[in-house]
Amino acid sequence: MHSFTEENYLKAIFHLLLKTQSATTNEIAAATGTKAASVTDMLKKLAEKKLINYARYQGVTLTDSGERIAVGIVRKHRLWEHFLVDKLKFKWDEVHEMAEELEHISSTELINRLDEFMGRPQFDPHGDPIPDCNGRMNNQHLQSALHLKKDQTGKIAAVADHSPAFLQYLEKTQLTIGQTITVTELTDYDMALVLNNSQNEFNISREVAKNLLILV
Amino acid sequence: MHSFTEENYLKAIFHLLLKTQSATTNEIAAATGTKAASVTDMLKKLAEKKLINYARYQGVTLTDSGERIAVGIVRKHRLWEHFLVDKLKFKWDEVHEMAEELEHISSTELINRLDEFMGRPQFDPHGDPIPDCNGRMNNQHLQSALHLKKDQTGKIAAVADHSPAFLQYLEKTQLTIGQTITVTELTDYDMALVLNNSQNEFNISREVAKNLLILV
DNA sequence: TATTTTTTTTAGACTTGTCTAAATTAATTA
DNA sequence: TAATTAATTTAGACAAGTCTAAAAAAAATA
Repeated sequence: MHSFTEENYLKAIFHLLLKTQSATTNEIAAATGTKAASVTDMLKKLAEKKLINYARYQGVTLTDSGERIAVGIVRKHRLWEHFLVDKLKFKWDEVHEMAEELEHISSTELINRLDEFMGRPQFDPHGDPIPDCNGRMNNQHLQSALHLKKDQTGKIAAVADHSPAFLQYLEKTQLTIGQTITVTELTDYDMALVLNNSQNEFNISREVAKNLLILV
Repeated sequence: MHSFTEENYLKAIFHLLLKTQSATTNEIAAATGTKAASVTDMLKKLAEKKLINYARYQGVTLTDSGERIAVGIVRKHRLWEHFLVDKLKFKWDEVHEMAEELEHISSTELINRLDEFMGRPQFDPHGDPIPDCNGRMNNQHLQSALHLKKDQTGKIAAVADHSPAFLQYLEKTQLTIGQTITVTELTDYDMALVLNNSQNEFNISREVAKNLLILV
């Protein structure tokens, strides 16, 4: 249907659009690991196919069919990640690269069966929502732990940084998804946070707090 | 590591070499769905990389490293087929195309975990042996049902034709892998076979018999 | 063995996706 | 608003893999 490469561009644009109004050439180049000149070429092609809205120098948005494809890729990526962690017992910091390949397996029947096989999970191992077969997903309103106030309580629901280093840090300190935590202190000096769950106390930096997404 | 395309050529050569001494340019073209001229180009590249033994006009064989890669692809293909049938409940005539894509997912750790997840199966849904992680497989000596004599008994162990049409025919007539059958009659007129298992009688053509592989 | 047929290879071109370098447009700052 | 800087696009080239048409080699046949 669409090439591996086209799918990656659409996915990258989709993720960028979650943060900003329109995705720029340079942003897309950074996200796809290519150069701006290559991006311009591809944008023309995607616009030709009516998958993006593109006007020179103006950045891009996805058309409905472009977004449908992008969401389909995201669905596959997250379902495969869930499979790798839940069924094959990989750790959550090990699955990204594999899912980057698996998300391009074309069969939608396959992905629907995989979804059912796992009991239609709503979230992937990093807490990101998994779109259903119609592209709908459970978009919870999450906020960075950085913005929690003293004595506020919430549940760790997702992570904003998917790097193995960050995930391994959380794994080691036991700050994992699903934990309910309370802010017991905001350090005056560096504004680091002290968190508490029922069992332990965690002293986390602002950088770590920024990447912990909390359901209040 | 190696491109999708290179892997497909090596796999095609591997399968051809199971039937003949050396694989020819035209055979490879037919197997890969390309033209002879394209094959020649690729053979040069694979020879350059020491994955095949190639001399102009002489056909090719696989080097040890070429064979190792090919067997790895076959392993992946057959394990994914097993997964699709055993876990996701696809029918045996539905899985080939999906496995053609899945066999190129690069991670060997993934395939090893999948292997374990399924309990290290020895055969795929079509009865073909699955290489283990060292490339070794259970190569049973099978013979075509065409060569069975009257009153001879054996077990249907694999199929030589993987086309959906043939597989669906077998499914419908209940001539499935694992069945023990006996030849009760060889029709004089057209040499068609009459088979029997404990429950039913099957009247099969020579064409069908040719593609049923029997463990005597 | 000479000729014909088949197979394989070479030559040159095309497509997809990429790049660098240069040109253009937009944005920022003085 | 003019000048500078940053972002984007264009132009031209390259690599991988494919093709068609023509040439060369091998195999088959007379």
